[in-house]
Amino acid sequence: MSPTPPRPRSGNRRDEAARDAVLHAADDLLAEKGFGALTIEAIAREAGVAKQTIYRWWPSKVEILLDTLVEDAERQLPVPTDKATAASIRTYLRKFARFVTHDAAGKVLLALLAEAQHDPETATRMHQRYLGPRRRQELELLKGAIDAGEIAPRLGPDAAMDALIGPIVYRALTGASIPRGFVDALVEDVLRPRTG
Amino acid sequence: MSPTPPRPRSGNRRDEAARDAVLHAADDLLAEKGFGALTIEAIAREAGVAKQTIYRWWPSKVEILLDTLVEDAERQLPVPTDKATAASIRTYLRKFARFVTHDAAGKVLLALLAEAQHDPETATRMHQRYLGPRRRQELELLKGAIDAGEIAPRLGPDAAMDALIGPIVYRALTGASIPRGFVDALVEDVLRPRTG
Amino acid sequence: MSPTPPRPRSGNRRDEAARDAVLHAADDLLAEKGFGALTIEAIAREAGVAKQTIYRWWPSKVEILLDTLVEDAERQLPVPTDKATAASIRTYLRKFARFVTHDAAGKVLLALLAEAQHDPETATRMHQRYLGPRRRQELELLKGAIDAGEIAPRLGPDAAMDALIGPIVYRALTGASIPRGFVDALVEDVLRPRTG
Amino acid sequence: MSPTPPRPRSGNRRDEAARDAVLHAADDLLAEKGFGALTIEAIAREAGVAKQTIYRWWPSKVEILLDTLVEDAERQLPVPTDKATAASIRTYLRKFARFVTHDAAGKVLLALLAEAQHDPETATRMHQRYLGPRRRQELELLKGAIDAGEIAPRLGPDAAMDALIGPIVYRALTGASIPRGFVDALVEDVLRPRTG
DNA sequence: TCTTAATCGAGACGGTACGTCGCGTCTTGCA
DNA sequence: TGCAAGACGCGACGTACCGTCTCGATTAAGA
Repeated sequence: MSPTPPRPRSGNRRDEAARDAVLHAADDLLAEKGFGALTIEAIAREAGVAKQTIYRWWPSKVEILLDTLVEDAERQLPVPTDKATAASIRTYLRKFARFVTHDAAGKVLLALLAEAQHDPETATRMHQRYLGPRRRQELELLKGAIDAGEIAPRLGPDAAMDALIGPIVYRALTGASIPRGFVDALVEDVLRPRTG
Repeated sequence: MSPTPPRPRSGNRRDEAARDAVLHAADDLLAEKGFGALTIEAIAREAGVAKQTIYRWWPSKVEILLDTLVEDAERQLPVPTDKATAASIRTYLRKFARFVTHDAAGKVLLALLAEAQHDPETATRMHQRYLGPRRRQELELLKGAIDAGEIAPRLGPDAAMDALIGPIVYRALTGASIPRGFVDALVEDVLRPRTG
Repeated sequence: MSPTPPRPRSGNRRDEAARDAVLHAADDLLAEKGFGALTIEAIAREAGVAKQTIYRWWPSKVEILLDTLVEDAERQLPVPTDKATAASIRTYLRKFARFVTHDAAGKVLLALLAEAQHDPETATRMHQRYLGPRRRQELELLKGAIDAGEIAPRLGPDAAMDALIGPIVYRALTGASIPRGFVDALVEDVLRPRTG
Repeated sequence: MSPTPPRPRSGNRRDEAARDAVLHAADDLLAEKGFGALTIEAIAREAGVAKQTIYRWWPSKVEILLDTLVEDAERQLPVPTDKATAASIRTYLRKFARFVTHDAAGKVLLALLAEAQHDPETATRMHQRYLGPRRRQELELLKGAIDAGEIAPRLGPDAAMDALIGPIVYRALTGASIPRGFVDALVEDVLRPRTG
């Protein structure tokens, strides 16, 4: 009765424990020692893993960080998909501000955004794996709210999104905190909500 | 690349020609090969200068870039100090957007902002030499305009400045262009000018 | 090189085809690419065999080479056991000279003699499986000829054997050819034959 | 009065202490741990030197060993050049036998002869830097003795030299000792001296 | 006939060494 | 004193093999 016993594993397969150890080691090193200490050798040492095991599965340390970022962001910072209200947007942005300033995974986002300035390949991958997909969901949300008459941004959806995300990210990049009311004022200014 | 023909030796005072050669080499390398190729050895090679000459005058390559950034920004992107009007703010932001997306010196700003995420020392120096002074001037401008009744931002001056600068920088960081009208809409939304 | 079409699996008993494939692959690699390319991974690749299959049956690549050497030497270079004459010794040495300079299997002998200088374990196994047994047969031959009054070496049998083999091997090791008459002169000088 | 003060050193020059440390480390490692432990990393570690310092001056570990061999052989095993007598040849060969069996530098010779079997480049360099020059001097010696009527080898000088050196080297290669009288008998057999 | 056990190809794993590059420090000789 | 030149100790890079291991498939022998 059990439909097609999955049997995905065959012969010699990937060691999931090693994968987790690498991702955690990368996260830990970034949080504790900073990006400068985030070398493949240090990750391998910290994870108790051979260097070759890392190179076998990840082409660069950027891809390791992208793995952790994508997983963490999906878990801790989902884009609301059901109710496209001004309130849900506000809540999402508040969570985003918290994520980017107080969460260890948020530091990964900033580090990758930074690395993308230094290396075009990183920029490309960053768009493919994080910025692109997330922005698509965010636009869905924004457009939904516009259609519902909840908000009436002066800017187009994409530009409006940057007008909201940009200030938050910029303050995080410059080490400034996000003051109480900052997000609310941004929403008020940029989205010009009709309700709540 | 360009194997600069040998400059005359200097004797016992600082060699200004060497200083210029280093700054230009750093700029050129960043523009042509990217931050990854911006090593002290490469700068020395490109500038036709001994490594020691660089270490004698700059503690790190970040400081070299800060030298070029401060000079270029002061020259090409001065903060208006005389007339604190909504229009002058708008003009300043338009120039800033152009600087950060189309000017080679703007790439230096982005690169330093990025490097500051990787290295706390860079973050500190960045504030001391660029972000801090510039922000002080920008606040002067904003406060002047508020006092003059030109604008009435919902946010405080510092937060408002980030709400204007942030979106521009964020779009530059993510490789997006600044669409026509973007800056104007930001000014309209965030500063709520009383006049055109 | 020749991507050997897949052999049929063997089941429960040792796969003789795999054994042959390994021995031939080792021989081929040594002849074509040199000892430097003679890695277990390369042998496995070339033979179309799993690495574990090699490690299951041979403790080291030296033992693989010893297998081929012992087989080849026994087939192509048997020590004459019936007639212990000066002439048969001369013939044996001529064949040995040819083996060691022009035969692919002779390269294996030189390679093993070389490897024995680098690794004591190889030296031990080399004596046990090749040098010892062969020398015993050679001494039989020499002693027989002495007893028959065919030859009257100034040196004892073992030393005399080295005085004959040594020059041949040394010229092979240093890449020198064996000139016509070289072996005959050696026999004349060292063994001082009474006949032939 | 001192004619042209040599002044060979200019600017930044080679560190002789590092050179010596590397040569000694290589020698020591070969003697104590064997060729298998003779890695560039181990030499650098043992010598307290950076790996790059080795690569800067030597293209391979073979060249390091050649440096030590050439120096040691010239010092400890000079080919007699003044008196080309049967006796001086005999003495030279006795010293050579001792060198190759009991001297640490002799192990270097064997190791290089071995490595030359594994790597053609080593073979070439070995001829250029050791085998060739030495053989030229040996031939000088032999020819002198022949012309003086001291010896009358059946073989030509080069072949005769191999008939003398070969057995000694071969016994060293196979771990056999050189028995008392071995060298004398070889000289007697191969060179057929006319005088004591 | 049906386990059972050994062998096979495949290849991931923790390691070590490779040869290269850039770091920041240093020393030398010239100007 | 500043400078070009460049050697030095250091440590990370990304690659190749090492020898061990585990997997599922294959096949002969014994229950």
